[in-house]
Amino acid sequence: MRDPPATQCRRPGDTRGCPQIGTANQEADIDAVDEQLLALLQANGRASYAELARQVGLSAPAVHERVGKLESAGVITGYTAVVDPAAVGLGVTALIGVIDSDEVDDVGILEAMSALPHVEDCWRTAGTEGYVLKVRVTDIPALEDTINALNRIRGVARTRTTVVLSTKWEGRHGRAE
Amino acid sequence: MRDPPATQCRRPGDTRGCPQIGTANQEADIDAVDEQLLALLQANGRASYAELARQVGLSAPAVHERVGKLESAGVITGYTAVVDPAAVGLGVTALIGVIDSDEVDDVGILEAMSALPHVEDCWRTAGTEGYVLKVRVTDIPALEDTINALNRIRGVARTRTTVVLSTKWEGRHGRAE
DNA sequence: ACTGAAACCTCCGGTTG
DNA sequence: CAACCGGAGGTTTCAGT
Repeated sequence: MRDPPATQCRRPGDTRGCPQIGTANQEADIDAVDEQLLALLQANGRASYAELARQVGLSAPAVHERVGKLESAGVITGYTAVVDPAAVGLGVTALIGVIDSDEVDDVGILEAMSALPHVEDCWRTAGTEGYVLKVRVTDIPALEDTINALNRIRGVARTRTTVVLSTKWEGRHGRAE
Repeated sequence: MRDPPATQCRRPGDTRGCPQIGTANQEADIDAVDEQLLALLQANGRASYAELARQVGLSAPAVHERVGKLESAGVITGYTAVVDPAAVGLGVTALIGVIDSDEVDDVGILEAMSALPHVEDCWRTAGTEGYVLKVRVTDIPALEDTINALNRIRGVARTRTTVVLSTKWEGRHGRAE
């Protein structure tokens, strides 16, 4: 069968194992049909090529080829199931700003943060906080553990945690509901 | 005398005996195979049922049924293609804290924020900032437009914007390699 | 949860505009 | 070069056991 596009990274120079990073590609030529396909696949990542073909008015092979090109161009970096965090026992979400001290290498901090399994997102930011993380944990004690672990990282001066009371929406693409 | 296949009972000896009040799915019973399926589908949302069946050691119809139940139980809420934002012209990411003034209804603020198409995530937060948003826009002028639009919302007292310099990772699920 | 079968889809080659 | 066509092989999705 065909190789699954999401499981392996093809770009050199990325951090290990992370399927999606918006690093390199600035430009790709995407016409109206491609945009339509992207919107359809963002709304339903398991839509069959035949179904997509019906919606955009092309044949299934044509759609298959276009999607394949979007994948190999790095526009589509993978496909994922969206899982309700609460349903799998991750009831607490928090945003944590990490203030890094001046003279320590970023790579070490990044590797240490990456080793924490509950850090879902990691952004390098301008401003007082060098990094902002989104973490999801089972409960408040687990959040405390994560905060403690972050503060033990060499090069982390301080953290500032904002607990998420409720998620209004997440991962919305374009359309205003 | 076959056991009914449709309904799954919750664990009988559960320590917290309180059944939840009808709103959201707190917990579903998820066995080891289900967790495996969730991990596989988060890694590759387009994996075929046959492929999943091979990986978990079941038949394809069995996997199909299990995934269907995870979907209707609300554990899997959807599938989506992961698109590189830069490749579709969204080169600027920012986190915006929204400080709401005291005496205005939340619903109005939420609706107004929801109307802004570039607000991908919206979290209600504890702390000085009532909401934190993640926005993705084409460029800095577009970010300015979004900030201005947020500040025009009735009930928004102030905003605090943190520009994302680079995304280290996003949407990671569980595994820290 | 497995087997078997029919409908469907994927995906290859070749062909056209 | 992008898109269609045909068909072989794999997949989904029903039954029933």
